Amino acid sequence: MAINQDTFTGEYSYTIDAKGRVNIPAKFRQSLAPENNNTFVITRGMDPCIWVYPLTVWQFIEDNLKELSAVSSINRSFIRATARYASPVKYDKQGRIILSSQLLDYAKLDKDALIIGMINKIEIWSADELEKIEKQTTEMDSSAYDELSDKIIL
Amino acid sequence: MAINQDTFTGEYSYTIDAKGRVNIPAKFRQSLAPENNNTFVITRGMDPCIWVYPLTVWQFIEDNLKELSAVSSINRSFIRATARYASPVKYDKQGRIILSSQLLDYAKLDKDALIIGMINKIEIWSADELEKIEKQTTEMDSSAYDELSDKIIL
DNA sequence: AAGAATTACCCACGATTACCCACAATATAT
DNA sequence: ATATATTGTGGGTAATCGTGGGTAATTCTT
Repeated sequence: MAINQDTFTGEYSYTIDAKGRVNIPAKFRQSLAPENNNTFVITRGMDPCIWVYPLTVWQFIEDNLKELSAVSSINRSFIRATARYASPVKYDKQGRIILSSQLLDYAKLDKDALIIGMINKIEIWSADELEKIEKQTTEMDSSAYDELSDKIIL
Repeated sequence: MAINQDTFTGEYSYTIDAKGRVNIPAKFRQSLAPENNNTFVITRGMDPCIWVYPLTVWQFIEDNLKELSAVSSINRSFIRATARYASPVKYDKQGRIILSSQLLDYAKLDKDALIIGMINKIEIWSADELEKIEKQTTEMDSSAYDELSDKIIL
């Protein structure tokens, strides 16, 4: 039984098989609220990784997009960029989803995947890429990072 | 019956068994408020130890994380670093939780664990590491330490 | 419309985990 | 002091999980 619906934490290593399938960690599947109907929406992350949203969370994003007027070209561009790479995926009886080769390329994923719970979504990383990005980001702005710790960690 | 809900004090020595299980001191279990449902959240401490939060306290941290915009890369990095090593654990009928080998490695824990009440959370230490860190920290900044004593101790 | 390629769904199996019971040692109550 | 309950520690077993592959259905191509 899930304690905290649609909330994801923890880090897991899984393998991507020849068909592009990866397991969604069992704990995450249990955290997924039933109204999601075993479905996530996968898309490009803002970092070089794959973002995996519970369906209902993604629908909330879609609702926001619908509010945007299509008259403004910036709006159209934004809607395009957001919608373009997203697709819903239902995990199979073994708990796996299929990743398209486009997304795999984008995240530089090959055989090994690092799956990280990001509270309201999930990220799928190549270990190398993650290390690179993390180093870059934390070095660039360590004072902002400390400030956040101060404000949030109990 | 617990006198003071979700407040932990005292120091206890326990053994970690072959399956990575450690006992949560009975006193701490009794201090855990019922709405936690016998569940803690374990994660990396800021020191080389394991932090153990009552579930409800951790959920407060999660709520804070949810407020952060995912547009800023520092924010994403911070959420990642915070969520990544955290996992909820329910203690078993004997009062034990399971520690992952990742966390055991991080805290340099082997067979013997020192469990310390830290008021609103619990820490699990290797005795050697604790001594080392304590020596380091208090030597480095003894005046700040005295100032705190002055302000807080009655 | 037929063949080729892709996708969806099913089964299998070793490894891991969750859950149960056991028991000695300590603490509490009578 | 003796009996009773609780606590800390160890181990066993059944269920679950992660991963590989196979076959039928669907889609695409020509």
